[in-house]
Amino acid sequence: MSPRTSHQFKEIRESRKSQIMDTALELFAREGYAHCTIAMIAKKAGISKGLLYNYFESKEQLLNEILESGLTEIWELLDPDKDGDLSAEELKNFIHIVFRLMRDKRDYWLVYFGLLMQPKVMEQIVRRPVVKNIEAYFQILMNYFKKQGYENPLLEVTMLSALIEGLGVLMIYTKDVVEIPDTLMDQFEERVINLINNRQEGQIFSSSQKNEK
Amino acid sequence: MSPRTSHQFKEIRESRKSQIMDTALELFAREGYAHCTIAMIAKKAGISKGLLYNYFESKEQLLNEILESGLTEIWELLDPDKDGDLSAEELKNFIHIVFRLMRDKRDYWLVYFGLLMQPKVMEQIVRRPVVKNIEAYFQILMNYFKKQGYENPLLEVTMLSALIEGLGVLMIYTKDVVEIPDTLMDQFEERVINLINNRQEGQIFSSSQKNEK
Amino acid sequence: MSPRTSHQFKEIRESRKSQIMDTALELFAREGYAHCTIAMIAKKAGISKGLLYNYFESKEQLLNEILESGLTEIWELLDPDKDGDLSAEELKNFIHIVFRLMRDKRDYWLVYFGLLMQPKVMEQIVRRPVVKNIEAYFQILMNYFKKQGYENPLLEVTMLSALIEGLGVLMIYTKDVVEIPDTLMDQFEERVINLINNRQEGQIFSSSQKNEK
Amino acid sequence: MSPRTSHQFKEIRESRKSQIMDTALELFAREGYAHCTIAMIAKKAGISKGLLYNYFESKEQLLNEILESGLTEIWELLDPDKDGDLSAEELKNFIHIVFRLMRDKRDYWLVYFGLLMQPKVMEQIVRRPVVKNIEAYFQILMNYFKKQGYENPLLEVTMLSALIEGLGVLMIYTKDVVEIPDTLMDQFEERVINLINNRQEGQIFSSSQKNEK
DNA sequence: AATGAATGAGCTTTCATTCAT
DNA sequence: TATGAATGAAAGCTCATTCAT
Repeated sequence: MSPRTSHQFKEIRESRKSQIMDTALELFAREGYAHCTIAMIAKKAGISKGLLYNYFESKEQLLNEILESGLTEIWELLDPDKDGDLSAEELKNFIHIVFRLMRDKRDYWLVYFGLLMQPKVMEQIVRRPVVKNIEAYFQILMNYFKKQGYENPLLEVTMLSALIEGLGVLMIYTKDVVEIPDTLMDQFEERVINLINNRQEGQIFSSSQKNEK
Repeated sequence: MSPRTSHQFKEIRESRKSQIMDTALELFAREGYAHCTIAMIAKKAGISKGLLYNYFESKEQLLNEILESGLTEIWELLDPDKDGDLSAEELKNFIHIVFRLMRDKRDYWLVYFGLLMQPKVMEQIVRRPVVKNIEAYFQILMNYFKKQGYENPLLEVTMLSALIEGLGVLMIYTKDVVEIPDTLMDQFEERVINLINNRQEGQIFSSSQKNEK
Repeated sequence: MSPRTSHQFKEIRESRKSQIMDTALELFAREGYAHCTIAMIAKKAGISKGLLYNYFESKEQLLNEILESGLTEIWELLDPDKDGDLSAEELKNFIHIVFRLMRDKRDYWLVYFGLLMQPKVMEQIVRRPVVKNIEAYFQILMNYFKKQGYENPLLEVTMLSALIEGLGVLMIYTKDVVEIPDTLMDQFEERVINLINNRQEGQIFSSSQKNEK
Repeated sequence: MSPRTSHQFKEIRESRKSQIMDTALELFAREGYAHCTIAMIAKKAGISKGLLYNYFESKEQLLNEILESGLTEIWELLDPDKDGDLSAEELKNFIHIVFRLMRDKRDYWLVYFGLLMQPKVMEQIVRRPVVKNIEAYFQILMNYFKKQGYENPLLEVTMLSALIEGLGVLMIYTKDVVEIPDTLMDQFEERVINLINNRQEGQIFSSSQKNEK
């Protein structure tokens, strides 16, 4: 048997890593980070505890890589022209993607938000380079609203963020109480996009009211 | 010397209990629930570890009582006529209070939201009677929007909740990054109230735009 | 109100003490000594923990007094002429009393035997004066069998003791499996007494055999 | 270096497990179950506390496994043809083994009897499958005496059990007072066997008496 | 690369005992 | 005499991490 090339080795390593990270993410989401043990993760991933430490230097490092990888992945989807400028179309697309991600990567959000709330963890996350990008995006949104002539762009960005994250939180923490139906999510998304597209129609609490008159 | 009266004992117990709960809440918020040890709480509260167990049967029980007590306290402020009916004025007042609480009881929210994200913890919280009240409130809001002629009350309630909770989350998790200024909070609140009061004006992203044309 | 006489005080003290001891014995028997807490005992006795320490200087001391008091009480019933001599009648009476005690003071035996098996506890008990009496009684029994012309009195005493204690153990530890009926106990006692009274008939395993012939 | 084979691991586990159980049994016997700490056991076994929990999920579980293993081991020795039938020879052999075990496994008995007396522990033991076997044995003995024409087999079995267990108890709890000599044990055993073999001669308190007349 | 036995620091929890009142 | 809040030493147990194989 010819020895594997170093390239093959690297590939194997990478796929093992993802496998571990996926497993861990699922467990973190289901059981909570603190409640998960290395033994649980290793067992579910079908490897030994020792091997896990071959790939990640600590439980915390494993978490960090999961968070970073998730953020990067998301970021790549959201990444606009990087010209710092956002067209209406791009913003619409951005929102659409965010909503899709919220559904598809629910596990990830669950963990991400959960940890965001743990003060000590947050401090760590904040220092990561990817988070800088998020702050950049915040600026891009600010610019968008400024260019559209909004008087108080910060307020607009805050509301948009709040709407989206608020929905995210609702989705996540009502999971055990009541499932938010997909149709409601779609309507929600539609409304948010309307709000941006068409300010006249876009009253947050009145989309269907005009019929009334 | 005669022993303390049972009244005195009760007073001691109650004040000690609150003292411990306050201390614990502060620490949970600052350090995260998982990261806090009983020793830390006891030390900060100036008592022995043993005494803590005289008042709470476990760390988890301590947490539960904190959550329950906070929810109850909040609930009392929010509680409307209980006639199941909500006037516009009451809704306005409700929102105002929610915004005030968000600022005044930030520690509480930090812990509460943080735990809401921990799956196992959430299951516990959901079963508590106080949470039933929250569900009741949800119905009251639904009724309100229905009576106002909204076509899709569930969507409206969801958006209102998302807006408020989203702001809450923003407030909390941006704490270490950037402080949301009080003026922004006020504007946010004003906007939300406008949205409800006056549907024509209440476009979420345009309150100040009409002047522009 | 006239102050109580010191005699009255002493009476009150004594009755309180017995009350605590009775309660503790019952609990020890039901829950096991190690598993019982001072708090449990005090609560069941309707007094405060502090007061218990007013009467007994430690949990261990409480146990010791219970054991000692039980042994003394039993001993008084068994106490023969003290002339070191035992008539057949006295031995018969002795056995009868032992059997009665086994039923009436089951709680006590349960605790007593249970503790006898705990090495460290045993060491303590053995040093108590009452136990010396037991050893004395052993001698008296030895003498009895010697005088009756038995070749190996030690063996006889051992067998008698084993029979009685063995029944005691059976009674106690089969409690949760199967109750030994009173009639069986009576038959057992009758047999033991026969064994001593009438050596010809007293085959341990043959009371009903004569029909066989 | 290649990792250990699963066979090697199994061997390590098994030998470690017995090592811990042996150590614990000895300590339980010497110090009493309640008085023994995990730290003591681990130290005496030359391992860390943590490792102990790698093999036994709790102190109580460790105890249970010790008891179960002892009972099983004993049971294998006692197990007759399983035809539910007991010949005189088999019964004799049974008694012989019991007496030998009493001497050889004194530590075990000490712990076993000691715990039998602790109510809460007993409940646990009783539910174990091995104990069912003991009940089965009880039935076999009953059958034996019935077939031999005894009028009250239950009484006979009770007496036999009491004799044996009573001796066991005597052996154990007189350990600190006076050692029962081996010769006495032999005589005791001989007498019990005689009692069964030869009903005419087998008077419990008179084996050597007939010469006297 | 791969294993899981082994470690040990540190956690939650218990409870006999003390003590101010 | 009587209370129960308060203590603190010590227990059982957990688990991230290391390491010999």
